[in-house]
Amino acid sequence: MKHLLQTIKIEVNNKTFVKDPESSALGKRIVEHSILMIHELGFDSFTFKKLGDRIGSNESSIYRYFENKHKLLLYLTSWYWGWLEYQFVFATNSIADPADKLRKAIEVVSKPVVLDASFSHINEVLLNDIIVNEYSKSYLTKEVDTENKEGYFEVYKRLVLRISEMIRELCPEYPFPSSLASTVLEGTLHQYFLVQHFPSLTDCSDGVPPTDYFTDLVFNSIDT
Amino acid sequence: MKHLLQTIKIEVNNKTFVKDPESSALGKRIVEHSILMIHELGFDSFTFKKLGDRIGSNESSIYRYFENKHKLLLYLTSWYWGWLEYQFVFATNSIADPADKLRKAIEVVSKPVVLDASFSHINEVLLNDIIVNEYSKSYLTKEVDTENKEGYFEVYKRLVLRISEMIRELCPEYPFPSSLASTVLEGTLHQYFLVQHFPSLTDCSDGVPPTDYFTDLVFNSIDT
DNA sequence: TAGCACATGAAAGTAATACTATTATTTTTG
DNA sequence: CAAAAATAATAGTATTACTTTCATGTGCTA
Repeated sequence: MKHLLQTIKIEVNNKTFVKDPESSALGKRIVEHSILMIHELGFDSFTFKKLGDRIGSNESSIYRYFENKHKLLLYLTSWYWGWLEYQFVFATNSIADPADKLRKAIEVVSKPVVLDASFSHINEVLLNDIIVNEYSKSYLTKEVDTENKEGYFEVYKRLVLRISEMIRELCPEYPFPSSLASTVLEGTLHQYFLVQHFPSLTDCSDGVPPTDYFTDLVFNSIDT
Repeated sequence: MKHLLQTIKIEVNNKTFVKDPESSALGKRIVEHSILMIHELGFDSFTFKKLGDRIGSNESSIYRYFENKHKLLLYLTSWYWGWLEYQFVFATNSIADPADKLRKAIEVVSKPVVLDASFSHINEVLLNDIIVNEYSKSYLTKEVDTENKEGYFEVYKRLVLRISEMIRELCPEYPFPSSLASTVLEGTLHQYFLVQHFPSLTDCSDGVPPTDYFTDLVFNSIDT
């Protein structure tokens, strides 16, 4: 698996960047430290100026890679969903039984993230935490419809679609496959958020991942 | 019902405001037009300066009611959840059968919002749209734990708790009542958002409210 | 009805943000 | 080694999110 992944590059919509950050050492440093800093400061307090100071580089140099911090967030989130989709396809592709396949799919998207050594400048655990705490901000904007047309949310949508198709395959008469699939993906982020900040609103915890809850939810919904 | 409601004032945590906007005509104008403007511009582009211009009042006067626009959002969202809780209790209180009660509860929180004439300066339909599009921004912040301790999310948490208790009553052995309750409340907002901006990710639509989906989801989950 | 409190308005000021533009310097590469 | 490309340094702009000070108006109350 490691060998396979080492040659993989996660494709990100090239409208998210001015210059591909994967194409230079500075670009990779920008991505690497933006993840660390957004995780530390939160997206709202994170600025290109602070990032420049931290990596010993100039603010204006960062603008040559990303138009603004919103686009950087779109880049990071697209990368994350692309990375997760890869795990998803890899893990589910060879499973023939539709129920097992769906079960594995739910597991992949809802289990805790672990570090992937294949991408040394990206800390997937922290990036996941950014997704949990900041992802909605990438689409809860007045520009969401334009940006959607420009393809910034393609990977995420494709993931929801993949899950909904698995549901459909297993139970063609279930009337809400898309809603259920979007609930699993979005709900997973929300449940992780609740574990961190509103533990009384969830039954998940450090020991009980959302996987248990969503597996139960999905299979009870379609077993009728 | 109108007579009953006319004497009702929705209680909002008084830390959200410096001076109670319900206490003066200017305060009410601020609330009324902030809802209209946040709906038009989105929360991110909304500023106290613009609001001041719009209501023919000075920016500094608005600051005498709300510390900043984040606190104003906390005020508006708390008002909304308080208002919804009132409908919730009113509608479910007299129902004896636990299944009917839960069914009604899901309906109240997930059906489309209609104007309530009891609060003339508040447009509940637009406020609901603000909740759908902006609510997460009120808690996806670095200050969430402090603000949670200060009680800014009490009403929302109580609503989730009320739903989870109804689930528990109907099915004490169901292992995820809190997660399911939070899924219904948060998921409803998300499904409405998807209908507006990502229709391919949901089976809900203008004709099919999230109520249908969540009723099915909840009752299938606990009927085991 | 004078006067005082209090609400609101007007205006100016500050620090930070989110950029843009220009020019200088360093690094890469053909 | 020279040219091109990348990066750094510096300065500048408009906007935001406030804060401060002072002026004005309005309504109660003694």
